[in-house]
Amino acid sequence: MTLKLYNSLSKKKEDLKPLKNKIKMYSCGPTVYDNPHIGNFRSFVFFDLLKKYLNFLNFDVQHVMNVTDIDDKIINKCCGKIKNLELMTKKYFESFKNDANKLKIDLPNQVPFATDHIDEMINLIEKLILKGHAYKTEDGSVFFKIDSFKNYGMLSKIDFSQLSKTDRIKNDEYDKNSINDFALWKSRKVNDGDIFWNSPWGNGRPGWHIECSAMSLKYLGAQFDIHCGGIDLLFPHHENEIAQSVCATNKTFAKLWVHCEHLLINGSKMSKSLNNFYTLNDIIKKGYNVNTIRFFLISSSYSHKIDLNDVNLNSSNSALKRIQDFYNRIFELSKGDVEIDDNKIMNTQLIVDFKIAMNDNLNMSKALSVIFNYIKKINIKLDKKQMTYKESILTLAALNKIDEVLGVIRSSEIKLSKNDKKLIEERNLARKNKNWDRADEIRLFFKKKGIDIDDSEAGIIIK
RNA sequence: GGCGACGUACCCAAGUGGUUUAAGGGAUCGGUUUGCAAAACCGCUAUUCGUCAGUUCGAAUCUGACCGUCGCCUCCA
Repeated sequence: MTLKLYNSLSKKKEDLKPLKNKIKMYSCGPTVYDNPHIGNFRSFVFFDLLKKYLNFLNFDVQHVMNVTDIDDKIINKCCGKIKNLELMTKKYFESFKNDANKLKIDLPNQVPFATDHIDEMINLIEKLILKGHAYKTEDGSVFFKIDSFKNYGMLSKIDFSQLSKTDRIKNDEYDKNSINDFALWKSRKVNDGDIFWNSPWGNGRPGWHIECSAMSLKYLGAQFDIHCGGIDLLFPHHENEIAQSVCATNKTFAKLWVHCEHLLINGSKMSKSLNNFYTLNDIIKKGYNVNTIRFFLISSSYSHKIDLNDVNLNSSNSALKRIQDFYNRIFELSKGDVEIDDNKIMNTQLIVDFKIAMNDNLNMSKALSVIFNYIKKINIKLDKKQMTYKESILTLAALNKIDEVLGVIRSSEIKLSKNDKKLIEERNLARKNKNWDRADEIRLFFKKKGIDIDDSEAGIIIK
């Protein structure tokens, strides 16, 4: 049984068959011109989920994600000063890493920056010119000639053959032969200030699309297994990547194209330009914890839009709490001991069913229903006190295994001070002596600090 | 205008021809349990899947029309 993923190229679910012994995966990363918003993170969390699930299936994964640190917005924002650019892009990359870390995203194996790969891009552009796929214009820019690639449009399914013949439009900034030709190299403009690099075509800077072709080629080779990104990048970015890479290498480039849908807010796409965005910290400030936010982002299919609002976040919060409460119950019974035989864990019904669900294009709704059905079944067993210690340690191990993919169940441990521990001891004693007033008083004391104490059959649960 | 996605209970959402008189979660209300809570458990909440028509022995699932929501076609995760 293999993992099936929806391939935007074929518009079908396809079996993932690795080209080599490890899976090579590329995803389009952040443009570091500002703090990323939570919509950006939907994609990044999804890439992380996919990678973690591949690891769960025991695949060795090489994941590469680019960082765009040169584009129009960046140049504008740093007023054409390379010194500002370096400071600014570094700052926002740090901000990205911080938020990624909070959301339990593991950084990819390689996170290359565009400006560190200007040479690779220039080489690639030269190759494209040599092969007749690109041309230089009078001002020293270079464009990709989409007419030269007969499969242009294969991903977005747009037919350009008609369009490109008729129009010959002059862009106000750059010259190009056909309206759909796109820039590989942009000649230096006044506003660019001292942000430019030397090239065979004069001073300038790379276009956006070429960086992904150059960096994926460098780190993953001409062919790799999975290319993922946000749905909004499908056209023109990914279409252009295909054109550049295929024309330069004559290889098929990425085999599977996986696109993550948008995060909506009040029914429309969250984006910087619409000014309807929230950062991770904005949501945290509203009182949601990061596990809830990650759970919200992954708990429905990556290929469908999700709407960020309080109703949905609260619903995610409660659902996750149900899983965590169950986890705590099992943790208490098993005393935190974990079955170590991986084979045995992978053969538990819970894991087997989870895998079946996830193998279907990461069907998270199905996977969660597996988990919730299991929780109900075992809760009944626990209520009847029919759950043995041995079963509990295997269950705990299976839950941990699932959480290696989901990354939402285990929250950071609550640190108790010496005094806290003393109070809990006192409360236990009070309860023994049926001093309910004192017991409730102490529980309320903790409640005010944001710590809940539950009295379960196996002992108290602190959460 | 072109291309595409979607419309399932109060909300989110799976299911894409028969084992579904529609999974799972959230919310509400009622009950069991508990010193009280929390958690858990039980019960209630869609004869119906945007509307209409058609194909079929049989449709939420296929076809057509219509209505509605959203995205891409310019930077975007």
